[in-house]
Amino acid sequence: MGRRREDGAGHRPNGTPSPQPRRRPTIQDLARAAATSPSTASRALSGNGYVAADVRARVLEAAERIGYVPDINARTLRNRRSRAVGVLISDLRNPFYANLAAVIEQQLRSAGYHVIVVNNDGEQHAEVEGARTFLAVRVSAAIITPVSDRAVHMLMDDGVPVVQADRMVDGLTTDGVLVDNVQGARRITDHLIGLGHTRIALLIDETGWTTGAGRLAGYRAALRDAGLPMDPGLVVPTRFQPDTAREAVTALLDRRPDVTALFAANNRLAEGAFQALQEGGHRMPDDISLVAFDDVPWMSMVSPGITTVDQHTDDLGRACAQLVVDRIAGGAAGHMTVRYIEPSIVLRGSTAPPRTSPATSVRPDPGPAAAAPSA
Amino acid sequence: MGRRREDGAGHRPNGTPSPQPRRRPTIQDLARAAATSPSTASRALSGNGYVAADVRARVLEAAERIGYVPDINARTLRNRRSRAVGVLISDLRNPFYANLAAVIEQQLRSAGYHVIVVNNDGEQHAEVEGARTFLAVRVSAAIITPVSDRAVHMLMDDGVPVVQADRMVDGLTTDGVLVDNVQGARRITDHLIGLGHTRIALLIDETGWTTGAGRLAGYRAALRDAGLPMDPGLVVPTRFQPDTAREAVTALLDRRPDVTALFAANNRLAEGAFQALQEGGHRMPDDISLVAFDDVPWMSMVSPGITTVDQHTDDLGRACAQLVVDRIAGGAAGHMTVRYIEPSIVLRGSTAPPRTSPATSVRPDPGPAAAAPSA
DNA sequence: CATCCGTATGGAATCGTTCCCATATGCGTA
DNA sequence: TACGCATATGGGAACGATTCCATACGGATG
Repeated sequence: MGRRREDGAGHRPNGTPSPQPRRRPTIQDLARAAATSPSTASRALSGNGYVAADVRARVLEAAERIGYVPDINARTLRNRRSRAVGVLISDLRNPFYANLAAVIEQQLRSAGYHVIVVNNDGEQHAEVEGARTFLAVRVSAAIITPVSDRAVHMLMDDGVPVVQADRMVDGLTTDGVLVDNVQGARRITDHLIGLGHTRIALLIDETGWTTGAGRLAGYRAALRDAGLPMDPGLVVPTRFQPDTAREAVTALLDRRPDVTALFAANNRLAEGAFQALQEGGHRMPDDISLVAFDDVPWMSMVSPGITTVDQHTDDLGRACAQLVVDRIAGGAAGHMTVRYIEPSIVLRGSTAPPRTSPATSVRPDPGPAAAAPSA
Repeated sequence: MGRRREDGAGHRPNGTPSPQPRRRPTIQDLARAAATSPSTASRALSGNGYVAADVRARVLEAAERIGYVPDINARTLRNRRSRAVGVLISDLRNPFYANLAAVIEQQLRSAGYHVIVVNNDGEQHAEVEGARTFLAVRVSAAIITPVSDRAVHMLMDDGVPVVQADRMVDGLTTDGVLVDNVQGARRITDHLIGLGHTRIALLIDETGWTTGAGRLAGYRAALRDAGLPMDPGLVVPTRFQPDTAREAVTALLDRRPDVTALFAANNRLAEGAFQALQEGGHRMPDDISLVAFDDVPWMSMVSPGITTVDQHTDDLGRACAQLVVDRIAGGAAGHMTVRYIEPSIVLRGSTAPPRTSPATSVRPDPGPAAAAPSA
C-alpha cells in the first residue's frame, strides 16, 4: 500500500513554494498508464458497463501506481449530484449536538458519503446561508436541526431530500427523526409525582419547536393524570443560556419556596439550574429534587448525579443517517417517514421524596441517607 | 428578500416524486435573463474585469429573481481549487475537539469558506481516508489534529497547505498551532508543589505526541526545579478511555497510598480519575488533590471544582483559522509558522495542601496515616 | 491623423469525469 | 448466409463556471 507517486518530488515543506504544484494525474493519465482509453478506465473504476478482467486489473494497478484520485468536483459536475451530505446543526459546542454530529459523520462516512458541517447557531440567517452552500455543492441530501422553514424549503424546491433531526418545523413534509418528548417528559414527571412531589416547576426556554412543546405537553399530561393542579406560576420561561436559566431558578425559588422539584427542559437549562441550586445552598435531593431532559456527561459526574431523560443520541444520529441513505437510494419515492426514538429515564441521586412528605407531615430531613447515589 | 423562483412549482413534499427535478438555473440562464452573455454575467458576479454599472445591476437583479446559485463544483473544476477547508479532527465527542471544530467552522464560515469535517478517531486509516477525501474535493487547505505523518504528507505532496492543530508530528514542516504544554504542566505542577505536595502522580496516556511529551516534560521540570525526586512509579501510564484511567488510578492508590496529589494529563483521564477518587472514598482536596490538563465544562460543575489548565480552545481554533486563511492568501510563500497558545491555570476546590503539611519539618514517611479515609 | 489606452463585451477553450453511442468481434441460431 | 445478442472498447459530447482573447469604441496624446 501507499506506493509513492512516480513523479513525486518528495515532501515539500509548506514554506517552500514549488514552481508548479505538480499537476494531479487525471483519468487521461490513468488511461495512458494503463494503455487504454479514459472511457474504459472510468468503467473499470466504477464497475459500470463492460470491462475485460485483465484490462480492469491493469487499470486498478495503474491507479495505485500513479496515485490517481478522482476529482469529485468533475464527477459531481457531470452527475449533477455529489456524494456529500449537508449537516446543519444548531451548536457544536452543545454536547448533544456534537454527539449527534459525530454519530452522523461516522455513519455516513462508512456509507461512502462525506459530510459538510454548518453551524446555524439557532439563527435563521446562518441557516439559509447553510442551505445555499448545500445547494451550491449539490449535496445528495441534508440533515437539519431546523430553525425555520426557509432553509428546508430552499432545499426541497431543488429536490434535495431533507431529514429534520431532533425537532420538526410545522408544515414541512420531510422525513424526520424525533425523540418522543411527550413520553419522556411525562415519565420523568411521573417519577417525581411518584416520589410524592406535587409542586413541580418546569424550566423551559421555548415551546415553539416540537421539542419544547412536547416536553411541556408531557409535563402537563403527567400532572393532569395525577390529578394535580396546573399552576401556571410553576412554568418558568427563560432564555437558552445557562446564565439566564440560573437567574430564573434563583428568582423562582425566592418567589416560590414551596417548590419541591424542578424539571429542566434541556441540558443547558439544567446546567443553570444546577448552579443556581448549589449557589443558593439548596441541597439536592433533600431540599429540592432536580431532573433534566437530555443526559449529558457532566450529569453523571456531579454529586448527586442528575436524574435525566436519556435521548439516546446515538440512535437518533444513526436513524438520521439511515433515513438519508435510504432516501438517496430510493429517490423521492415512498412516503415521508418520521421515526421516533423512545427515550429512557436514568435515575440518579438528584431525586428523592420531598422533605415534607404528603404521607406524614412530621417526617424530618432524611439527611445523608437519601443522598447516596446509585452504585 | 427571498423572492420565489419564477418557475417555482411551490413546495413539494419529500415523498412526492417530481417528474423531473426542475433544472437549476445556470449562468447561461442568468445571462439570458439579464440580456447579456455568460462572460459578462460572471464578471458582474465576481467583480473581476470590466462591467458597466447598469449591466452589473441588471445581472444582480436577475440572479436574485431567478434564484441563481453558482455551482461550486463547476467553479472548482475550472479553478482547480475550492473554497472548502478540510478539518480532520480526533473525536467530536470529546468536548475539547468539538469546541475546536465549532470555533474553526465559525471563523472560516465568516471568511467565506465552508468546512468538511472528518473524524479520524485516532486511527491512521481514517486519517488517510480523510486526506484522500480532501484531495478529491480539492480543498484549499486542511486543519488536522494529526495521528501520523501519512495524511499530512499526502496533502503536502499535492500542494495543499496544512495546519497541524493541538499537536505536531515529528519531522513535518507545516504551520501549526500548539498549546504550550510544557509551561502549562509545569505551572500546575508548581501549584501543587507550592501547596506542599511532594508525591505527585501523573496519569498519562501517551508521550509520543507533542501533547503528552510536553506535559510529561513540564511535570518533570517542575519536580526537578523544586528539588523533588523523580519517582518513576508515580508516572502512571494508561489508555485513553476514562474507564481504563479509573482502574489505573484505583490501582495506583492501592499501591501507593502515600500519593497526595494526582495530575491527569487530559480531560478524559481526569474523568476517570475523578470517578476513581469518588468511588474509592477519597475526598478532594482533603485526602488527595486532583488537577487536570484541559478545562472542560464538567470540571466547574462538580464539587469540588477541578483545578485545571485552561488551553484557551477558542484562541487555538481562531489561530488555526487565521493561519489557514493567511496561507491560502499568501500561497506557499513565507516560512512555516508555529503559534503557541499560552495556557492559564484555573484554581478551583480540588487542590489544597496535603493533609500532613510539610510545615512540620520532621519528614517521616507518613505512610498509612495518609491512607486512612475518615469518612 | 495615427496611436494608444481604458472601458466594455461576447466567443470559445478549458477544467476532469461520465456516459451515450458507434463500432467491432465472436458465437449461437433461424 | 444472415441475423441477433453479449461482450468489449474508444470517440466525443456534455456538465457549468471562468478566463483568455479578439473585437470595438471613445477620448487623449504624439
